[in-house]
Amino acid sequence: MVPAGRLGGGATAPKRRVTINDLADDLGLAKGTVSRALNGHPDIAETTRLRVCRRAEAMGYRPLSQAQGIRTGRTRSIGLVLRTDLPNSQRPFLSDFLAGVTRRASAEHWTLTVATAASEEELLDIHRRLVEERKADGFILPRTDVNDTRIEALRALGTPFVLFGRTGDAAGCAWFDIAGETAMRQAVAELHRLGHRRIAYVGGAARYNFAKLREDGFRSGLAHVGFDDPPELRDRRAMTHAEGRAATLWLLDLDLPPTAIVFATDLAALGAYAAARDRGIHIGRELSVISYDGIPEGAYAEPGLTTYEADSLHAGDRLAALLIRRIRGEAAEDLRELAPAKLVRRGSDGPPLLTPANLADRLRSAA
Amino acid sequence: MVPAGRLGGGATAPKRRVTINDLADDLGLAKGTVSRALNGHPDIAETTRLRVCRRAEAMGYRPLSQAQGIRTGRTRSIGLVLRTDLPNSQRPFLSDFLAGVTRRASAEHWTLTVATAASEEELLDIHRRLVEERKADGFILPRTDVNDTRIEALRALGTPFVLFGRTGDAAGCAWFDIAGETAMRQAVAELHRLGHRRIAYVGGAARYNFAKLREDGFRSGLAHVGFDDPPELRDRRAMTHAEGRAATLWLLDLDLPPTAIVFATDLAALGAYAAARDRGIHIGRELSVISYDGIPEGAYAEPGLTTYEADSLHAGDRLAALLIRRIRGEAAEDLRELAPAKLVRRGSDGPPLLTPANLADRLRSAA
DNA sequence: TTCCTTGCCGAAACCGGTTTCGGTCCGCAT
DNA sequence: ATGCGGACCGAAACCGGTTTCGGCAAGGAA
Repeated sequence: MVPAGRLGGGATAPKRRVTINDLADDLGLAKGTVSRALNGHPDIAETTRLRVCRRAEAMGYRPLSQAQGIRTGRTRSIGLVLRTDLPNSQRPFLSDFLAGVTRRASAEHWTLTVATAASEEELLDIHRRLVEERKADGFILPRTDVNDTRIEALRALGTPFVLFGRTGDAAGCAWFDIAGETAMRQAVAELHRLGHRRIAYVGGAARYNFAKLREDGFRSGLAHVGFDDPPELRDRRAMTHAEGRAATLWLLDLDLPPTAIVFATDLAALGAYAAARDRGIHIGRELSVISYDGIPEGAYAEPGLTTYEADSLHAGDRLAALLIRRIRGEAAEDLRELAPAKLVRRGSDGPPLLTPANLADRLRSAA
Repeated sequence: MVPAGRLGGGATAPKRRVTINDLADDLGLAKGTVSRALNGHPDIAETTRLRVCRRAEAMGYRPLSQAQGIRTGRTRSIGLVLRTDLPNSQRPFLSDFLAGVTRRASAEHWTLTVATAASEEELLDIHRRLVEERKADGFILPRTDVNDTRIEALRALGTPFVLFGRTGDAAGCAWFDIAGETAMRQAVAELHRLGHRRIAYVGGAARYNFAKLREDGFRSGLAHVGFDDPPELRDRRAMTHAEGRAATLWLLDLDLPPTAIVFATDLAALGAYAAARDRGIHIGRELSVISYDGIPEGAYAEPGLTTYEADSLHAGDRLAALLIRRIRGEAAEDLRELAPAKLVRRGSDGPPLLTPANLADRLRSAA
């Protein structure tokens, strides 16, 4: 007559997981049979397969991935190794990216193991260790280099992976990427439409493949509107705020400075704001800026940064999905996706207030 | 006569892991004995224990955590569940924080499993699931609320955890925290020393425990220098750039505006820069600002943001260390650490250029 | 009818560890 | 000499799954 439940005072029994043995007993089948039924082996009658699956669902049975792993070698976990020694590149995206990966993983009953490495050698070691310890069945490789050592290393280990970003030779690789080259090409077209006739480019570090693609996009944009392509207007590189500031100052100090700059990354583009303050000109008027990434800080700047936004949440989601399919055995060639970046127009671009020559005068007189 | 190695053309054998059986065979011992020796059971002679350990080291034996886990229930992995629905709070710290956690975990042969949740209910579900699937032996709980539902839920599950931040009732909890209250108190003292006599405070969201602590610190700082504590100067709250801007405008529009504002978070403090632009005054001169967090964007602002920097890398490291010890059975009461924040002096604080009354005049004439 | 497949499932081995249970061997007290 | 308890280790069970192997019954061909 005493009501059941937590009123008993004692610790409620930690209600053990239901195991495959429980399920087999309940069904009156051998546990091997249950296992094969759940995994869809062909030597199980369709009727009993259904019966098993339904009962498993009803009893809330969930196989213990580690118990499966000891036999199969796979534990339904995807690996992600971050570099911590490089300029804090991925920082702004990381949170959204993780959300995308884990959401997709979770939906498929997978989990995410993350690790970090502080150097190139450590990087490969960490990957090796995770597969040896079976903490990762495969990897998402963020920030692909033009030629990436991780690819060969993982191939040697026989470990599946999917690239975030393409690479120099992506033969046999699965990848997801966002079309930065298209964004850069469009940025040039847009600035040309606004009336700019001297447009500079500040790229990313040459080791990264995205930097190469975006630069290609920029140059193709120039060619498309019939501009020539003077090296001094496209040789700058910057990955940080400070480098972006320096690159902008360098460009402004040219005899004939550009009236617009396309940046490969937002972080560098924000440095242009500091440079503009240094020289007493205004972003969006004397100097137009368009960049790429879509980091939140771009919205706080004054004026807001016009940029091509990459959807990191979506990227994480797709990468996780592709990797899981890759691990399940699909061909790498069938696992490639390219998504567009989205233009977020804020205030950093506009018609040129001055010609390049007038801008040069203005900058010299202010000095 | 054919040289061995990769010249053979065939795939080099994936050199199997060395298992406990290999080790036992090699030593001429039973595998149970080897297991007990490695785990330091008392019924193994010290001499053979040493012999086993040395040989294990030499052969590069590493127990497969999942194989251990199936019997012991633990897999040497620490869990971290991030919220993705709240204002992008932890974003800036995340990268460093993860680096700290994984570095420590890695050193102890542990790994990190991360997941995300988009709501309160999902949050608890995800924790439960990770425990049931044995993907996490315990959790680091970031961003503790004043009263945090995760605590009771994990206690009910019997799962160890360690808080990042203290909480309303931390009895029986292990935690690591950074002394935000001390930082806020020092900020007031510093502004007082500079000559400010009317100092406002913009706090964080009331649900978070850090917000309560920092506000306490601010008020204790006021009391210490003998100021009274008018509610209109400390009732603002802001967690985002936009909210910080609005809060600052509200304060500047008072009949007697403050000449200095202490912010609980950098993100909100950066909003003050926008507000200052709106009103035509300068941060660091007409309005001083000191805040807390140490996000990198603070350095790019003009003038640079003076802030108390929290060392996220260190925090992650300590939290991982504490959690591992907790899981190994140490008492929660012995696992508590408090670290100081470090003042990073940049340009946003200085002697007041105007009195509050003069500032009010100035703001009104500009309007 | 007989033989041979084929479909379907049970039994048992297996994966790599941990833990329980006994069984020697030894020293020591009786 | 006998009995006894403790130190130390081997053998086997166990954890929760997967996979191999073999057996039984039904169905088709001879």
